[in-house]
Amino acid sequence: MLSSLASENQNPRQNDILAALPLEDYQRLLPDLEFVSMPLGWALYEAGQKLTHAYFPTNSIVSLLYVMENGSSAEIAVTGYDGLVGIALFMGGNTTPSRAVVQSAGFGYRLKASALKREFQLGGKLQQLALSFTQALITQMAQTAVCNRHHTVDQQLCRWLLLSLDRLPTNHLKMTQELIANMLGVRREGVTEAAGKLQNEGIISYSRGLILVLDRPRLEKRVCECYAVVKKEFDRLLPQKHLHENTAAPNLRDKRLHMYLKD
Amino acid sequence: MLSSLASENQNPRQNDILAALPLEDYQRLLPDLEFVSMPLGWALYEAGQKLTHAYFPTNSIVSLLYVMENGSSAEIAVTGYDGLVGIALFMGGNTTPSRAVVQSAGFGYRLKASALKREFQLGGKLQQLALSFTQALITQMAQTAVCNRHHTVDQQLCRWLLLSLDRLPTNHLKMTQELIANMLGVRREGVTEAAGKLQNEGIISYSRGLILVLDRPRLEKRVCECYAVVKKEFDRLLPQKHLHENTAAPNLRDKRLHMYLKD
DNA sequence: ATGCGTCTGTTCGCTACCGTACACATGAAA
DNA sequence: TTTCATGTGTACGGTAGCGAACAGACGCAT
Repeated sequence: MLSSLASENQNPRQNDILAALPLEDYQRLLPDLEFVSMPLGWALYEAGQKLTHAYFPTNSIVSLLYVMENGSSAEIAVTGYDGLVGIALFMGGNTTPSRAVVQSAGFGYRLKASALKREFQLGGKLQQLALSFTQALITQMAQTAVCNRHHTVDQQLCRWLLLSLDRLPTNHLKMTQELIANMLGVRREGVTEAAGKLQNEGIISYSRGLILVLDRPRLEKRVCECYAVVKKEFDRLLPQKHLHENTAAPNLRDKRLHMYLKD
Repeated sequence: MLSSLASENQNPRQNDILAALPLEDYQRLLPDLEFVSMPLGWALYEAGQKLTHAYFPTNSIVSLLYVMENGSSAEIAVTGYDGLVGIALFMGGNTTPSRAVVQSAGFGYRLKASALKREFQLGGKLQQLALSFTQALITQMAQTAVCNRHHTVDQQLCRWLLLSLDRLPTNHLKMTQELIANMLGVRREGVTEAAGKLQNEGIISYSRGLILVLDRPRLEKRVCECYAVVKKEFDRLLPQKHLHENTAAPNLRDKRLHMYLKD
């Protein structure tokens, strides 16, 4: 069972960054790419800890989050098949003050720090992709800061659900309200209340750590502008992800066509 | 008067990035560096607008801020002599969804987009500096997001004052409460109240757009952890700024020696 | 099936911040 | 000197979210 799961997921080009590489560059990296299982809750790296690998998720989702001295936390960005985890490696710092935690279990590939740096230094397509992705990530962080300041928990929950959904092949999330609360940096009760409203309106269905999104368009109507800003910027900066459609999971591609803007 | 002001400020190496360049790289850029006055409120670029130049502030401060659909805004990062404005140029996007506004008037140098990109592509010191600076900026944004979520206006005001102070040669800021409120994304009255407390305790002195910081150590005792995290990360990622101390304004250098951590 | 841990729902007072409104102070311009 | 724009102080009800406490609901394990 696990082996079939693993084998059907064993294609590095399910990750957009890897998928957008020219064949030559891709094949140069291939020997260094290591398939890894990414279980829920696994910390790819801790705050201040030196990074050993960069991770390229395929069907998993990774949250970048800050944990404060008093224990409260907040997610600052989220990455999935559309990006990579470990930008500090090529940005020059080797560490960051944030943690990276698997938010949705799945698989991915990882690359040793040295291999990533080597390829980045060549100044080719990987460099360009990595930098573009980083800029998109910056937009996401900035928008998170603004969203934290000005928007309600209700709106932020919608944003969070949509951002997660965009990185999954299905319409269900395995995620307790407690965990969502940690991500959003709010109380668990606040999430319960916000999720309750969505449930009452038939937009989602919630049950013990499993969220089913029943009506995505209505979710998109409720979300604040932050979602669209981030989404647009990712699409603008990383259009390359469409280049190798044949090699990537089709169910992930479909999702891109979905209308996501208000009115 | 203006001419004397201008001439005493006309040294590109007052900017840390430019100061840290090897002589050869620096001289290659020099012909393309244009001295510019940066008056209060000037928008270096608007959201979504294509960047024409990168700016290297010397004694001015620039805020990166988001303006939302409903007009409310929030600062996501601040840059001065320690960095540059226009990272989207070398990150590959050419535009960002944020605005860059001069928060404290002064001077700086600017470089045409093409010249910056050319130098960046060489993969030399400028590339390394630009990327390190960008990572420090990312830390600042992330910390802003967290601070917006978890900390009080009082604490955020302290953080904001210290971050600004670090980028100025003096202990006074020319800045109305209204403007600070826009940066922090809170009401003007909230700033009045927070500033009033600081004033009552003799930490600052406030008068019609002019803030005098009388007791910086006490300010540092009141600030949340966010300030130290950002400061440490800038110092860690950009130690190069000390390399050319001889060529930079000494009053700016002194400030670095100031203790800035709690207890 | 019974018990127990995990997850979700609900309540209650509390506080920081909001929106609004207005009064006062300051300094520059007429 | 008076006027006026700009900046600052204060007050008041309203509310979103907090902290704490607890009740029920589900599903797994014994």
